[in-house]
Amino acid sequence: MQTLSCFLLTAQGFDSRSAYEITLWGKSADGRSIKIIVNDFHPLFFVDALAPESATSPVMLRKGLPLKSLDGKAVDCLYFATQSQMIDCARNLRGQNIPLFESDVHPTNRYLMERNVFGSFLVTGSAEEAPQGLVFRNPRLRGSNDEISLSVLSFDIETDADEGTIFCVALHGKADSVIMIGSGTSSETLFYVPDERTLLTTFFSICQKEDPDIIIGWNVIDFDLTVIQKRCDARGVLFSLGRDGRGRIIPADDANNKQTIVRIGGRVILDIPVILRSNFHTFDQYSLDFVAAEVLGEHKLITKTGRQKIDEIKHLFATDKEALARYCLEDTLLVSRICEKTEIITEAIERSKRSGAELGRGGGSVAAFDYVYLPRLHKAGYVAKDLLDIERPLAPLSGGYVMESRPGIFENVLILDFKSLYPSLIMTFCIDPLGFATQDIDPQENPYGTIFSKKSNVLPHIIRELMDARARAKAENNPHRSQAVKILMNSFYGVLGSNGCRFFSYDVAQSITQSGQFILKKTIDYIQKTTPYTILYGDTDSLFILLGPGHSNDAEEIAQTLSKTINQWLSSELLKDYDAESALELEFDVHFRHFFMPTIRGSTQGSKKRYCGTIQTPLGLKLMFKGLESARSDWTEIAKEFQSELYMRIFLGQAYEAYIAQILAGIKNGAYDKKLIYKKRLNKSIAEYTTNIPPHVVAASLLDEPKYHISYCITLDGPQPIEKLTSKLDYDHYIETQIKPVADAILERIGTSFDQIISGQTSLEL
DNA sequence: TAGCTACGCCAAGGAGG
DNA sequence: CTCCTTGGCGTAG
Repeated sequence: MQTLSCFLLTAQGFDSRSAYEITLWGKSADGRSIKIIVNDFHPLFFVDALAPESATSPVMLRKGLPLKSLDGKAVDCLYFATQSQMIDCARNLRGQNIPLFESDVHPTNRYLMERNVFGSFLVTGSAEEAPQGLVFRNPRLRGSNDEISLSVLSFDIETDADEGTIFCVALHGKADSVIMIGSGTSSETLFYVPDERTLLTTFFSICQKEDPDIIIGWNVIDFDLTVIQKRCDARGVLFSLGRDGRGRIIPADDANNKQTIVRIGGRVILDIPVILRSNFHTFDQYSLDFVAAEVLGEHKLITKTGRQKIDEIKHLFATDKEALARYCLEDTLLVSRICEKTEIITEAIERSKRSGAELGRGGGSVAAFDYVYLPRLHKAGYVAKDLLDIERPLAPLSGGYVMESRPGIFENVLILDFKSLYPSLIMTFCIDPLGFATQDIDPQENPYGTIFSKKSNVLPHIIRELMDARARAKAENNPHRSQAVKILMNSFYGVLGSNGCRFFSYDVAQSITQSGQFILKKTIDYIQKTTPYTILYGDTDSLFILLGPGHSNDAEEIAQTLSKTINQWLSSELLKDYDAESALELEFDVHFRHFFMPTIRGSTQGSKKRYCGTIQTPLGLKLMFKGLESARSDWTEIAKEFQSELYMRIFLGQAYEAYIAQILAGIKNGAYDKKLIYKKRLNKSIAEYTTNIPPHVVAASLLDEPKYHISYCITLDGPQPIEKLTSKLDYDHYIETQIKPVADAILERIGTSFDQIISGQTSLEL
């Protein structure tokens, strides 16, 4: 076994906050120079080694050099459980005991190092799965991951926005409590304290007593914690929220840190709206009141916003402190209940375990890919190319195939789709970065024409394991684990097509999508040739099959038979043409009792990615909208309500003329004013809109404080934000742009139009 | 604190009549 | 004024 001697040359991204990456340069025993990158994107620090010659080598990956761990054992990869281990290793490798980075260690890590506790890190995988060299330090995390349970504390504050003073803090952990400034009778859960200083110290002492692993709230980082830090500074109170009795919140600034930096040792802070979003729980708005209404059907006790809300809080503080306490506690409880109902924390923990990312860190698909891929790659005896040396995309990558649709209103339409299409293509055709670099070892061709090694590959194995893990999770009734695995699997394609990933390759990414296009087109062709059914539409991995009237009862049976036949046929075709073992699985997805495919507006051509159908449920027919106005957050409530009702009436053959007239009358007489609100995001600052100024930006620019989620109305004086609505609403605008297009899309299919019906109405009235 | 492409619609704004 | 291109957003998969 070769040994590796290294010397430290440079540390990159190593600043006062954290070590993101340390680069070591060294020499292997056979005299070649070698670069080692250490990074802490994951709870485990890992080392990846690369011989620099390979940067110019035509082979993407090369045989790795054996490495030695701290205890001298030869390993394929070095894993450090702590930053201090990593630094020790660097010293060791260098052969000199120099004081290194002592003052630059992230406070969280320092705490962990000192105590050997990993309160803020979740160790990934079960003990059995743990990569070699991994040390479990936290008793709570030792053993199987199933045993992990973390205590949660939810909290919320109320302040006087003008002075900044904190009036009260509510906490919900093992017990509820509210701390208020002012006099009164303290009870078990309500504490009156004389001043803000005492309020802060009481808050910290309750937190320390509760000793939560996770602290949650709504905008808890940018609002509550930031305010608390400010008031601590103002009052000379130590911000002692961490397990080390310390902590600091550093607000975002434009120059260095775009995001607020949270340094609270030994605890994880989860901002629930952020966690919901990053785990694909989508809402039109992420205000506590809106999400609570959607998830729980409950509302905040004070639903006022802006100036009015501040005034109400100040008024309550002056006149009815207990009411303010109830309001504050209710917000805290709402957050707790949302977490319970959505089981978002369990979900986040499952994701964290799968992706290797610290709990609460969003995104990170590339890091997650490295996390699952690199150890396997090293075990196979290879090291990865340096990110700096990856190829650049030569041309735009192609995506999925989207079929021309056939517009119209239909009965009994089936959707069949390929289950996890891209992962199953990766398995079927052995698509893999390593397999591409070693394609001569038992070559496997694919429909795109590229060749991958059938024997020397990594990703297909990883996917197979994840598919098994997902099946097990489902069998064990663990939807969150199943979801976490699915998200991870589905992120692989995107990562391989991203040049932010060291495994990016144009051909590897194209192999996946082009094979997908091939399979979908081939299947469409097969169905058209061998069955009496028409295919109305298809998108990437799905097929819309028209059965027609008289099939409302046997639709699902037809779907099952059809997918079974197609799966068998595909298996034999792929074996025959590509010598590939098919992992593809077409399955029944939905049976639409009624189905509507619109045309592109102002054209007779069928639309793509926009349709509507009804599904028979035990509770009756349910409408489902995809891509259409009702599925979009930037259309008004009235347009969506109108669309649902009108489409349902037309599906069921009911009269709709009077309904249309009723809606128009309602709009004109002001009955629907509350439903005429547009909502849109601004994706950049107002000043950056230069080439044209869209209505939502006009509205946003009328506000004193910039807002990036704007609610506005169109008035006779143009767009106005709802906070500053002064002019009369432009009802004609709403009828023309929200009602008419929605109506015409479907009315044209039944040989009429919005204008025709309107003129019919007026002539009747006359 | 680096997943991807494909698609439709509205409104703004410029070109041309 | 109409016709056309483009910017911007949100969405399907």
